[in-house]
Amino acid sequence: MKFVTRFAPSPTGYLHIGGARTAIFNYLFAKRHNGKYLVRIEDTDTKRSTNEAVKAIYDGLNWLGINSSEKVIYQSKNLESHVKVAHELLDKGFAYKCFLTSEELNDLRIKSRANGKPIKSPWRDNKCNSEKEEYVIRLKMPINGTTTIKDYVQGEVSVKNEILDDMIILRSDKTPTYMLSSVVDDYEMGITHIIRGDDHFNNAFRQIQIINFLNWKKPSYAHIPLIHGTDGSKLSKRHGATNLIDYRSMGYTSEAMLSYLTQLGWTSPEDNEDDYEFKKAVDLFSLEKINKSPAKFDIKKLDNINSKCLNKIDVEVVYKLLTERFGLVLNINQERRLKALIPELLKRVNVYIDLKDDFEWIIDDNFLCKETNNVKILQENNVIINNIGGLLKKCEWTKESINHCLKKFVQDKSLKFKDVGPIVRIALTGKTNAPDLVSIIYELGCTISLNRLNYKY
RNA sequence: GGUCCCUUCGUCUAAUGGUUAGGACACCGCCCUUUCACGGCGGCAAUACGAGUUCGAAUCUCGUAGGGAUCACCA
Repeated sequence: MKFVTRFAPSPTGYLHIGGARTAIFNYLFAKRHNGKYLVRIEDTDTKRSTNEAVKAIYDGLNWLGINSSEKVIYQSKNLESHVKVAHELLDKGFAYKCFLTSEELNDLRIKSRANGKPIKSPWRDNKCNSEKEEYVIRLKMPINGTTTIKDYVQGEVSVKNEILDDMIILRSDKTPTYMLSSVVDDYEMGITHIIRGDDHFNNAFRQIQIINFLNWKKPSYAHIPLIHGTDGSKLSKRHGATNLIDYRSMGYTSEAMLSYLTQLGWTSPEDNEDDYEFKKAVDLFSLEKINKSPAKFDIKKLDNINSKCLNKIDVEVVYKLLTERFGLVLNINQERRLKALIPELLKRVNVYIDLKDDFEWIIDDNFLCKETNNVKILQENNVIINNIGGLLKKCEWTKESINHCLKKFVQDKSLKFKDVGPIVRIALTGKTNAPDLVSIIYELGCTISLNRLNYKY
C-alpha cells in the first residue's frame, strides 16, 4: 500500500508551533512508510489569505527541513473541480439549494442552540426551488443511524447522524467552502492518511458524508491533540512565542525544535532516550503511540534539548549561525579565536545567541575591562596581573606551560589559586564567569593576553 | 447548553489486571574544580475524586469534579 499524507495550513497568519508539529507528524509518518508527504495551501478564503502568510509557512517548513515531496498545491487553483462536485451532489439529491436569509438563519441558530438540535433548513425538503439567485448549497446530511470513525489516535468514536448539520458546501458567491474543497482535494491527491489537529475531529464526521455519497475510498484519520500552554489552556501569545520562526531568532536550532516537537505527544516505542534525534524517529514513528491528551509546551525542556544539540553540532555550523545572525566580519585571527572558544562557551548557554555576551573580549584585539566594579578590583590588584603578565612573557606558548606558570606563581607567592584566578579572569575577559583560564590565555594568544595583563589600571 | 475527547511527579512520559508506580526535564544536595558551566552521584515529587467488578485496579465499569475541542456563507 502506498502512503500519502498532507499538511494543509491556511495562509492566514504565521506558522504556529502546533501547526509545525502537525507537519512533522505528517512528514514522519510518510517517511516511515516510504510514502509521500505533501503540502497544500488552503486558501479558499480569499479575504483572509495573504501572500505574506504563505511565505511565512514556507520559511517555517524550510527552517525545519520538512518540505513537500512534490510541488505545493494551492487549493484556490482547483476551485472548478470543487464546484463541479458540489453540483454533482446537488444533481444526485445529496445536497440542496438553500435560500435562507441571514436574518432567518440567525433565528434558526438561536432556536437550535436552545433545543440542542442542528439547524435544519426548511429548503431541505422543498421540492420547488425559489426563483432567487441568492442561495447556498447545503449537504443533505443523513438523519438516521450513526457515523463511526476509527481514528488512529482517538480510537473508535461514534456520533448520531441527527446531530450533523446540513453544512454549506457552496457559498452564495458560488465559491466552495473548506468543508468541500478539503475533501475533494484529499481525494484527488490520493491522500491515504489525514493527520491533523484535534480541532478538526468534529469536521471528520461531516466530511465523511461527502465521501459516502460519492462512494469514494475513505482515508484513515489521526486527529492529534492540540498543544497547550503551561496553564493548560490553548497555546497562545500569553505563553510566549507561538510563531515557530521566532524560535530561530531566539537562538534555537531547527534540530532541537524538531526533536522537541516530535517527542511532544509522541513516544518512541523502542528508544526511551528523551533526547533522541529526529532522524531516529523517521524509522520508529507510529500513529498509535501518539498520546490522546494534550501536552503542555515547556520551554525549559526545549532549552535542554537545544543545549544538547548545540554541543553536538559542528563548530563551523555554530560559527556560521553566529556570523550570519550578528553580521560579524572577522579577520583570520579573530575567527580562529572564536572558533576555538565556541565549544567551551556552548557548555554555558541554552541558545546560541547568548554567546554574544562573549564576543567583545574574544574578538576585540584592544579589549579592556570597563565595568566599574571590576575595574576597581583590577586597580587594587594591578601588581598581581602585571606580575603574571611578566611571567607569561617568558613562557612557552603551550597549555601545559601556561598552566605551570600560573601554578608556580601562586605557589611562590604562597597564595591560593582562588585569590588570583578571578582577578586574572576579569583582566582578560571583563567577566567573572568564563571558561578556564589556561584555555582563555592560550587561545587569546601571547600579544593580546600580555596587553590585558600588563595594563596599568 | 448540545455533541465529542481528555485526566500518572511542577512538565514530557513509561508501566497492554500482580512493579518498592520507572525514566527524562526542572528543582535541591553532594562530588569534581581556579569562577561559571560540563560531567558523576543522590534527593524531593504522581495514578483527580468516589463507588463497583476482581484474590488483586493506574490499568476494566459507572458516577462526580476539572480541563479541552466543536456547534460560521473561517479553515
